[in-house]
Amino acid sequence: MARTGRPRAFDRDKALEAALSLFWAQGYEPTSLNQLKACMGDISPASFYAAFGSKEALFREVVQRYLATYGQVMAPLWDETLAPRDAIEQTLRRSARMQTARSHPAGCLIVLGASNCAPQNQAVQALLAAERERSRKGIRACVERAVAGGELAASPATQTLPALLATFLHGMACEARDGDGAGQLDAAITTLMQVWDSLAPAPAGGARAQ
Amino acid sequence: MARTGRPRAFDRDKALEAALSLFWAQGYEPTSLNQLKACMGDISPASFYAAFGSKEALFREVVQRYLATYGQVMAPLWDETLAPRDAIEQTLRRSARMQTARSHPAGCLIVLGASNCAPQNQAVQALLAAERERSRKGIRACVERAVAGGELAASPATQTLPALLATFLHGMACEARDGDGAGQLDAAITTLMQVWDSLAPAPAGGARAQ
DNA sequence: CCATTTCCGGACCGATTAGTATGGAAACTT
DNA sequence: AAGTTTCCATACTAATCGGTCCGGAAATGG
Repeated sequence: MARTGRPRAFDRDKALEAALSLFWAQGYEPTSLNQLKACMGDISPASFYAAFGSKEALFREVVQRYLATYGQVMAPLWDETLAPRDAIEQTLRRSARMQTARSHPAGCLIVLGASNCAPQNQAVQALLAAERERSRKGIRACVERAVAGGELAASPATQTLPALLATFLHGMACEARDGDGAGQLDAAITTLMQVWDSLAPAPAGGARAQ
Repeated sequence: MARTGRPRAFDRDKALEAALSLFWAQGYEPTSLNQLKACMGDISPASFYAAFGSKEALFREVVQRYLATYGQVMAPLWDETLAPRDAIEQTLRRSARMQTARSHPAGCLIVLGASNCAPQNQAVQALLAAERERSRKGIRACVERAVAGGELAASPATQTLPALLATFLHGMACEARDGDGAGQLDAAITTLMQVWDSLAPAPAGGARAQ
């Protein structure tokens, strides 16, 4: 059942990767089909629509690819073999390093990719918002797992931890895009994790950071 | 020297406020002149350009207005009569409350207003980036003032504090837009401020939060 | 009342938007 | 080599983009 007929002249995978870079750098709306076609190897409109369907369909595919590759820095959140604290810390550190790497646009596609949207593209905005919500859920699950495992006290302060961590995580996208380096964010993460340690359930000597 | 001739039929100030709301909700690029003219009172293109010059000029004026009103939640950062810690805390809390108020679009115009920009509108993006940088400088100044005043130890961890606070501050825009309430952010701020307290220069009994 | 000044409704500009239709050429299978 | 299938260059659509221009109307100052 091998496909017959003339094969397409461009590498669909490379084209998708190029589109990912462009969407990542500019966001969904300001990226025009002309720019996309140009960066994908000067492909024609006909080729574009045959291969990807529409601008929105391409973007959805790009997001999937992003999640499957760069977005995997968040994987520790759902890795229950990790201690909750390690899962959170790894997620933050890997996100910081990934978002500030110079081999691709800075910041996070999920946070920045469709933050300016006309009403007609609300569906695209919702797609990314849902993904951000998934991250928040992951963080919350880690915290709850830590409470259940006795690693965090079930205090009111502990309940605020997910929002604090999620706000910081999403804020990194802004800082990375504005030019913050990995080192700076990494150091901030170290300091932030003190909060986690301070919420441990008073074991014996009292966990005092720094 | 009173101005003569037919006076304009719309309220320039109200129109500016309407434009502010629209730009705030959608961002710079996706907001079209047609939408603007409509929300500003169905004014004509001629009236628009006579009164505001161009879309970009209007946006710059909108940003100035935002900074002079809503943006004043950040004023404590530059108020040297406040204790540094109070300045930071007030800025965070007032930002959280402002960005989640239901009387206007959620989030922060400075963070979200031009995050998706085509290359030709880089100037607009730079305008907001400069303003964000100003906030970071304000935070840094507060921390340095606290160190100079002996309220914070001059430790390496203290040096990471500005980045941590700025990342959280900017992250609130994302969380507010995604529907987080003022209460949730406010609680997170309380927990975050523990970090500040933990960096005090070991006075006597040791400041232990919670 | 008149002259001046300004405003504004509407037509219009070229450029760009996302997306289509067509028809010939290329590469595959048999 | 024949026949089939798919790809792609080009021309094109309708709509919208930010912005301009003109000419009549309205309100003012003298």
